[in-house]
Amino acid sequence: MSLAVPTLRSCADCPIRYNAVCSRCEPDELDQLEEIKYYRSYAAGQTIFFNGDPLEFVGSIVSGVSSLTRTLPDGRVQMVGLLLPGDFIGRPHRETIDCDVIAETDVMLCCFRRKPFEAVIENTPHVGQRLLEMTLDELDAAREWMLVLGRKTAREKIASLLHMIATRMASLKPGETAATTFTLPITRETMANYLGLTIETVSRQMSALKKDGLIAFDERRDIRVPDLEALKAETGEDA
Amino acid sequence: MSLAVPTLRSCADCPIRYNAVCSRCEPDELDQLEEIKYYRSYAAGQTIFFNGDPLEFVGSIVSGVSSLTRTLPDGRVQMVGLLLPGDFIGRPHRETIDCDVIAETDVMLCCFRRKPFEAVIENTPHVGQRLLEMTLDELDAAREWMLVLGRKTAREKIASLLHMIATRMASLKPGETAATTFTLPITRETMANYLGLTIETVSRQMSALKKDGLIAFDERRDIRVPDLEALKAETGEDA
DNA sequence: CGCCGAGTTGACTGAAGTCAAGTGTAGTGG
DNA sequence: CCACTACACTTGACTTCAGTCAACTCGGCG
Repeated sequence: MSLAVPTLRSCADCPIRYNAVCSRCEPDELDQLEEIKYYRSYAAGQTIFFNGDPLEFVGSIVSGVSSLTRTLPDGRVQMVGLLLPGDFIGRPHRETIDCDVIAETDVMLCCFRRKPFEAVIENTPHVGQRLLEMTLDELDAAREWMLVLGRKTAREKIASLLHMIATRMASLKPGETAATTFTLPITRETMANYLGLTIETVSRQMSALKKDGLIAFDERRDIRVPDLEALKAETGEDA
Repeated sequence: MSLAVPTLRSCADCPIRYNAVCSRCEPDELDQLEEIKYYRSYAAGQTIFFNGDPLEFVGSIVSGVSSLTRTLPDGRVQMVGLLLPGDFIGRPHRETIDCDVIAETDVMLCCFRRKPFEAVIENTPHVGQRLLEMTLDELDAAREWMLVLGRKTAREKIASLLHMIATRMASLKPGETAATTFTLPITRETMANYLGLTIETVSRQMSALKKDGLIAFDERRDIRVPDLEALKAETGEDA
C-alpha cells in the first residue's frame, strides 16, 4: 500500500505545523506526539482506507488531496469530504471507518496509531481542543455543501465548484486581481461525484459556461475565469 | 422571544442528563455548569437564532425538536441539521451564527452564555471531550445526509428520513423494543426542506409508501411503521 | 359560516439522467 | 513508425423523475 516513506522530518519544519491538529501544542505535548508519529505515502488513485476497515491509525494530510466517498450498494457514489493539507483523517474512539478514503493526488500522511493518540487526547488539552475546532469547521463546510446538493441546479453546482476552486487558488497568489487561471485538480468523474451529477451533465454544463464566456479552456483541465464576479452570479448565492 | 420559563430544575433529574454535552461531567464540573445555566422556552415556529445573529449563548435541547436551515437569495431553503433532545446548539469561539435555527415544536433549551461556557471548556476536560464526540457524530450524520441529498431518489429520501426518525426516537425511549409508532415532529414543508424536494413530491411519495404498506397513517402526523426492515430496504442502503 | 393553512392529487413541463456514438490524447507493443 | 488499446471527455437523441401550476379536501378557528 505505502510507497517509499520519506526521510523522517521533525515537526519544527513541517509544512502543516501551524494548521494541523498539532498546531496548538506546547513543546511537551509535541514531544508526546512526535514519539508516536510516523509517515506514510500514497500514489494518486490509491485507496487509503476502504469503508469498514479497522481504524488502526489516524493522522494529518501533510501534502496532496484526498477524498472521502460513500457508495450505495448499487454503485451510486457521493463524495462527502475533500481533505487538503492539514486536514485530519479518522476519528478517535471509533473502531472502523465508514467511508472510502482515496488519494486524489500523491499524498503524504503524518500518522498516529489510534490508541496512543486517544491517550494523548485524554492527557493533554490542546490536541482535543484543536480537533474540536477543526471538526466544527468541517461540519460547517458539510452543511454548506448540503445546500449545494439539495437545492442548486446543475449549472449552479458547477459554477459553485469552479468559483470555490478559483477563489482558493486566487488566495494563494494574491498578486493577480480579476482574471484567474488554474488547473483543475480533479477529473470530470470526481467533479460529478462531488456535485451529485453524472459526468455527461458536468460536461454539458462546462461547455455551456464556456459558450457563455464565463470560463475558457482549450486543454480540458486548464481553466481561465475572465470575471470571477460574473461566475459568482451563476452560483445562485448572489442577490 | 421566550415563553414562560419553567421552574428551575436540578441537573440530577434532567431528562438529557446522560446524553447531552454534560453527560461525562464529574460532580464538580457539573457544579460549574449549573452555576451558569439558565432555561429558555420557545413555541413551535419561533426562530431561536436568525442567520448572522450574534451568538450570545450556546446550549442543549432539553425537549422538543429544532432545525438548522440555510436559504438562497431567491428563497430556496435547505435544512442542514435536525436537533433532538440532548443535541447542542451553537459553537464555541464563533461570534455569529451562520444559519437559521427554528423551533419545529415547542422547545426548551438549557443555555449557557457563550463566554463562560468557553471558559468551562478550557478548564475542565469532560465537556470538551463530550462536545468533540457529539460534533463528530453530527459530522458523520451530515455526511450520511450528503449521500441522501446527492444520490438518492425521492422515494429513497422519504424512506431514509422516516427510518432515521423512527430509529432516533426509539433510542430516546429505551423501554420500548422496536418503536414502530411515532408522531412526525415536522410538517411536510419541513420534510421537503430537509430532503431537497417539493412538498408535492413529499406528499406523493408518502402516499405511495402508504399504498405499498410500508407505512400507515390516518392522522397525517402519526406514523406507524409495521416493518422497520422493509422500510430500510426502500432507503437504497440495503444490498 | 367562511377563511386559512396543511396536505393531497392531477395534468403538464422540463431539467437531468440514460444510452450510444463519437473525438482527442497518451501509452504500448509489434 | 504505426497500429492498437485505453481512457477522459464531448455531444446527440431520447427518457424519466421530480418540479410547476392548479384544483381540491380536510380540519381548526374566529
